[in-house]
Amino acid sequence: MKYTIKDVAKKAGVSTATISRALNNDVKVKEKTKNKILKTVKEMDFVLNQSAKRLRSKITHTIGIVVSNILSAYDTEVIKGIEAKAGELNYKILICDCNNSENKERDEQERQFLKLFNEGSIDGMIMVHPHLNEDDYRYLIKNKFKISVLGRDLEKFNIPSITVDNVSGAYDAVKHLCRHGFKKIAYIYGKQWIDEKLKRINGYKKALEEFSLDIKDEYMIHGLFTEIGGSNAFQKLMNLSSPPDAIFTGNDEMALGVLKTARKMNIRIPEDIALIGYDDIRLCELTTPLLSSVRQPKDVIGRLLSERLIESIENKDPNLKYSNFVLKPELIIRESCGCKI
Amino acid sequence: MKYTIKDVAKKAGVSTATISRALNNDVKVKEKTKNKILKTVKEMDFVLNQSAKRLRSKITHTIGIVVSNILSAYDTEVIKGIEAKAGELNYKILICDCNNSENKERDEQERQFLKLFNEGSIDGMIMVHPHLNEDDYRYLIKNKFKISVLGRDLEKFNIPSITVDNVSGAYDAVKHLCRHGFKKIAYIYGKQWIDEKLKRINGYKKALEEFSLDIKDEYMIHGLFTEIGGSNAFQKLMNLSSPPDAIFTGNDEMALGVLKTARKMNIRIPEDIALIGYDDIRLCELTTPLLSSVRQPKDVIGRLLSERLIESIENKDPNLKYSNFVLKPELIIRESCGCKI
DNA sequence: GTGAAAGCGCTAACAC
DNA sequence: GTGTTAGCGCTTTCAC
Repeated sequence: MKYTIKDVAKKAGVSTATISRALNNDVKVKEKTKNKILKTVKEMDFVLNQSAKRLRSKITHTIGIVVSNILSAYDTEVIKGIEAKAGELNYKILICDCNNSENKERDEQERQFLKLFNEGSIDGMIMVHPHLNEDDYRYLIKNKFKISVLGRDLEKFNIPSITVDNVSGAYDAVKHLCRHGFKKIAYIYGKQWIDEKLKRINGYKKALEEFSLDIKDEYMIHGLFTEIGGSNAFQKLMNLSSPPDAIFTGNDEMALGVLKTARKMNIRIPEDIALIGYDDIRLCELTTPLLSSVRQPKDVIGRLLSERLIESIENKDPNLKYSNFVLKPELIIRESCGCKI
Repeated sequence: MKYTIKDVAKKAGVSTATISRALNNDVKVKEKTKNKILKTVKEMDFVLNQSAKRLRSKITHTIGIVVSNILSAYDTEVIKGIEAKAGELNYKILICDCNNSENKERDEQERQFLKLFNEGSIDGMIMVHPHLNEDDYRYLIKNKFKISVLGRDLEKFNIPSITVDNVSGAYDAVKHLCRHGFKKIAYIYGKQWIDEKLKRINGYKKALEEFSLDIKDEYMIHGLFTEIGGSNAFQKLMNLSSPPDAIFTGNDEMALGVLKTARKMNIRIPEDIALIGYDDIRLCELTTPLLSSVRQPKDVIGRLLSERLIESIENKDPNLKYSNFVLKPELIIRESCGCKI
């Protein structure tokens, strides 16, 4: 910040406009002039001031990311993918952490983060499993605020979104447990956007039906998407008159809760009860037993979220349509389901 | 961004300066005027434009955080602490991820991130275990670039820094193993800034001396700070003519490598060999046996890093001195050391 | 292909 | 306490 563009202009013997053009790779600068400028810039160790650039051009080259909780491995891995792609496309990242808040408080926080648009701090925002409602999306569209979203199909709003095929994710996991011969398979599900929650439940039911197993309400149990949530739900399941012989959980954090609590209760996994989680966070490879899980391609998801958001930010065609991309999850078999141990 | 401060001034019937004063909680605005302004602002749903504010005031209210790798649980937990405190103090966070790069590439990346200062994008930067050298620190000081640092004592540069007492961390862990009666205690250490590495080695030696145990070079072995690093080092140790009966590792990932490899080799932990890790990441509670470890107060560290950096950013007194804070680690006893099993 | 000049939206110095 | 005004450092017309 020692020098301004004026200083460089004076030293290089050209106008500030030409400096600006040269540094922004504007075509209409003679090669010779450009070289001279770049040389001077290097000598002076000059860098364009971003605040001035932002004010003048109305472009921040920054995108926000709203996540539930940075401490969750899932969010972190998605962020990593977002950051990698955004970096390649020359955008910076502003992380907006909702601190695992719930209900009204969470809604409030998400809306608070949308203020970043009004104050001109970001060009766009990536929302990971947002809690916003349809009015919020309409508000965003009306104001031309660009977002891309993970975990909800927003095709009808013409917002780029990504979902992972939850029917097949749940189906694959439960089918695998059925093949092991388990007859009493429980599903601990988390609070999800209703469409996606139903899809997973459908996948679960579909697998059970295929193997002619009864679908029992008592085996479908709700819990928070956290270790504690998994732990509490597990204890409820074990108090049933006929506890399950296998458990499928809505995410890996819940599965970790099951794992810990089972150990405390001297229940062996997978010998006494088999277990499959969801997401395939890195921790699955580090626990004892190793955790089988339905892998979500978090890195790819993150990259796509960046790519599609930035595309929509930079796009000039107002008629461009944005669809929902559906990615396939993949069952990763390790030890906790009873294989390989 | 629909309205500017001018629009609000016109509507409220005051000057732009007064609007600015009111919105920035400047004292010299009459209560009545202020209320009128706030009412108008609310009606118009007006927010100050940050780019203009930044350009004019030269303050961004943003701090950068340089970490080795967001995916590591250690970095994530520190970031969370930083973010929490920064949020309270009204600062935003820009994450700079070095992607686990090493050597020259890492140095290059850190210096690249320092460009954020030149382009006026940040007010300060937090560096978690940086690789910068003394010239870099002098450069930062010369340009009045504010940083706070974790993992190196930079008191002599008058830079706020935090270290965790590595002598006592290593000492406590090894003493605990000595008390168990182990006689052949190995230390698998990682690549660390030289001062801190020596401190841990000193802690290790001190404990051994206290229990009149020989210090053998063959029991002090180097490995990467990863699972593989731990695994490789462990295998080397087991090939010694007299393998150790207890192992202390430089971080938990290494301890996990030991745990996994021991299992493959049919060596029982802690029955055959005791084990203590370092950092106390979440993983320690998810392995079998549970991993004893030296806890670093990562949340507190993060909060202190924010607090001290922002203090130095906002401080006006050029003579203020910044010392190094030393935090105490705490030995967390679980199962892998031979207790409670 | 380059220059002159206006102005992005705000803050801060100064005047009253 | 409040208003007037200059100007932060850049990009972007509009000339030429």
